[in-house]
Amino acid sequence: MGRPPCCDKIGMKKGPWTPEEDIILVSYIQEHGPGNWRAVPTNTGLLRCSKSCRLRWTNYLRPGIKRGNFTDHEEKMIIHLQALLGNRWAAIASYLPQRTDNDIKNYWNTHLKKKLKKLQPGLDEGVGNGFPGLQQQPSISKGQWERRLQTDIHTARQALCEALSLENKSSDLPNNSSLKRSSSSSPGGVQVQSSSYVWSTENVSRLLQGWMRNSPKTSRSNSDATQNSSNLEYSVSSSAAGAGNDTISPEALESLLSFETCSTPEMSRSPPSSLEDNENNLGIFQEESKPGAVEAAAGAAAAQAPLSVLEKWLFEEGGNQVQEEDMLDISLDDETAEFF
DNA sequence: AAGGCGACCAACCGCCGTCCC
DNA sequence: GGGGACGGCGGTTGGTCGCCT
Repeated sequence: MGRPPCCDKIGMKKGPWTPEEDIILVSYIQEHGPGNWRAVPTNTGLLRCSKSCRLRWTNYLRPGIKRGNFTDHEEKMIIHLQALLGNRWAAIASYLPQRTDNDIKNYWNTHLKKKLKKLQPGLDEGVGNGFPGLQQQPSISKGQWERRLQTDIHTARQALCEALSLENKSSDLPNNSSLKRSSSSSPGGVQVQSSSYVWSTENVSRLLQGWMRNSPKTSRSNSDATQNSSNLEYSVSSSAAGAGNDTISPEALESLLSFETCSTPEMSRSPPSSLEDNENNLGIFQEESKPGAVEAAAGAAAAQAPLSVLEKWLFEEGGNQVQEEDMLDISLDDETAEFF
């Protein structure tokens, strides 16, 4: 508390990351695994603070990140989860494994906020406050509040189930079984699938593309390149083509970004696998990057409720397994105590 | 053609929670 | 138990781009 910002150190570089820095960071993490960010600047020689390194990794370089356009399903998910959890972007992002919290936050602020404002001009106050309306009328009576909460819960649940049922097949939402958080991922047993290569290669390809272009527009160009690629089955060859063939071969890229040999404590910690990856087998990085995010959400979010209850409630088919009374109890017992 | 303006997004800032000594 | 170190998170900022006039 009151600790001076880590970036105040003299000589620390700020601003956009260069491709060179990206490669250094990626190489280091490949070798040592993510975590121990404090040591990253010293060990790599990067003139960046540890926070900056971590952010760069989690928001940009980490394999498995999907960039570019949000799908309708993702959009719906964000809207509903935002309604449920408020601006807890990390928690929301944990339900959209391929998106970073920063991405979601940006998308919300730039797109969805306006969209919702347009659609519901009167509700914009509630947006961003978790359960809409709760903070609009702090002085409502407990009885009123309970009924309102009940209604809100019901509405949100319905909406979420609706959204989920729309795209069940292509959903990247964790399914029921994964949400049960059965702690099935055994420590050390996490396998990095080949698709991790793909995504890793994509990331490096992206930065190499920016590098090769050697233009001040690196950031935007990278972003564009990624947007294009994000909707494709990204291939090593395409990456290589984009990066040019006189620099790093696809094999080298793969080698550079291969995390198969990573076995740091951080990575083998294997937190409960809520995000058992369903499409891209990216679980290891998601887990690494957002350990306990959902737990954090459950803890900090509205209900302070046991997550399993929340998740059941949210994602059980039909949403009937968990009694509404249970939710209400939880909410009233834990969340709302402060209101009264 | 050029200036204004809004959109977008990467990165920074500051606070908080947890861990460890 | 106290305090510092560290990681994580959410809010905000600043740079760049594209569209419009």
